[in-house]
Amino acid sequence: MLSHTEENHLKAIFHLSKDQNEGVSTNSIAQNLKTKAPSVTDMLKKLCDKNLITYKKYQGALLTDDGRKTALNIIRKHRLWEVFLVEKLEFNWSEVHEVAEQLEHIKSKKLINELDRFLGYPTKDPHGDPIPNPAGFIKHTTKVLLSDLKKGEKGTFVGVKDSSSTFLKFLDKRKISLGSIIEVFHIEDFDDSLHVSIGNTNLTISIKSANNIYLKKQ
Amino acid sequence: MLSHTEENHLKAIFHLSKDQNEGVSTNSIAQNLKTKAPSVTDMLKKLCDKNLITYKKYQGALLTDDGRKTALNIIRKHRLWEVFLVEKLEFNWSEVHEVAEQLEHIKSKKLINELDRFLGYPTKDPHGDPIPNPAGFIKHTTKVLLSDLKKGEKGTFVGVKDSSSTFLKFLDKRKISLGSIIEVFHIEDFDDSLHVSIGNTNLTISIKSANNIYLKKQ
DNA sequence: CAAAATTTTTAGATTAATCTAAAATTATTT
DNA sequence: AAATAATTTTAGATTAATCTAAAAATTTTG
Repeated sequence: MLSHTEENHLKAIFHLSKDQNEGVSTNSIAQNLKTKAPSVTDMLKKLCDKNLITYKKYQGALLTDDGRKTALNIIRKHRLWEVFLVEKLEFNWSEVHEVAEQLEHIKSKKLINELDRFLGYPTKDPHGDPIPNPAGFIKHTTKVLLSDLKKGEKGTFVGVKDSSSTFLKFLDKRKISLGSIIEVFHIEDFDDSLHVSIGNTNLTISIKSANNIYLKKQ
Repeated sequence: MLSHTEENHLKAIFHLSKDQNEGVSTNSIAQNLKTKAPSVTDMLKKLCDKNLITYKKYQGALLTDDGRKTALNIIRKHRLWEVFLVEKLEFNWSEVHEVAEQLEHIKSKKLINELDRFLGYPTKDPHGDPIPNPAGFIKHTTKVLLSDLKKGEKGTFVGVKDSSSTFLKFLDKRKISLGSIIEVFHIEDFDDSLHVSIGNTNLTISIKSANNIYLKKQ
């Protein structure tokens, strides 16, 4: 049985090792978890003893198969709870994280499998991130620019490249908010502008704007 | 912000002080929480410092108004989660406790108020115990014998007086299980037997059996 | 490639929650 | 009411998670 702290370290290592090939550094974990390097070093030793990571002094940490599976199980729980909070409890996209951070540590296989069923076996959380299945299999998703989408494709709005306040106001006026699902139904030949649908409304977005909008592809 | 352990002690003191007027003894708390007396003594000092209980050496503990309110808030959370588990996640009456013990410690006012709304503001948990309101007000319920009910009254089956296996088999055959809601719709003059409904089925229960069945009254 | 900078680890403390064993207090029983 | 029993507290250790300061190792840089 793992402690909350151990689980949090595994999750941090999982997230940090996605973008790179080497071992995950002590400092990056400390930063991620808002703790200090010596605390992380202690924990890495412990997780290594439990065969959840491989770790050699000064060389960072990597998940073992066991550790990866454990991390994905925690992420599964986190994301299912996020779906619950948004879809059933009317939480706002930005409020879910803190609560899901607590709920993800509840220990009960039955609880999470029943929750999954209750929610209709969702495949993505409200941020567009994929939900691992009970065996720890996860679909890979990549962040793309809206301008990279082809006709008929869709994605979840997850961020902007240029976060100038002018652009944020532009998004606000068009009711484009984090979590919005944007589908391209036509691309104008003349100026490359995109005709997209967001919820029930259709609108046209210039190629310049589309170049600023990050999506998670389905 | 209270720790899980502190919250569990407050809850134990609340439950143990219901049946008595004096301070709650160290040993009874230890027994309730499956811990040892010295651990409880330490915690009582801490809770006293925080003005959640009154405590004098060798004289047991009693909740302050603040402590009582805190305890009732934890109980509110526990019972709402139990309703969720049984009604939405198809948990069985006997499986909910362990998970609710974990869920009750999740910290988020919004979470619990939204959960309350989502569940339709239930007033009782699956065991028939009342759910405190957000202000910490709780309806008092008492355990009565089925034979004490008058025509038209109902209650939740919570236990038996004589737990002989013959009687348990009797209950089993009639599909009377913990949490069943039993309503008396007629009492036979001749032999005092009770005509009751349980779910969709009606049946007749002798006065002798009714004398063995404990209910929580609505 | 050696000096400087950065990162990581070790050493040593601290706080919270727990325990056992022993001492202190209260309660019970002749 | 004195002796015995039971309960409660104190004293002192232990484990887990954390920190700061200092030492060690690695990386970067002139």
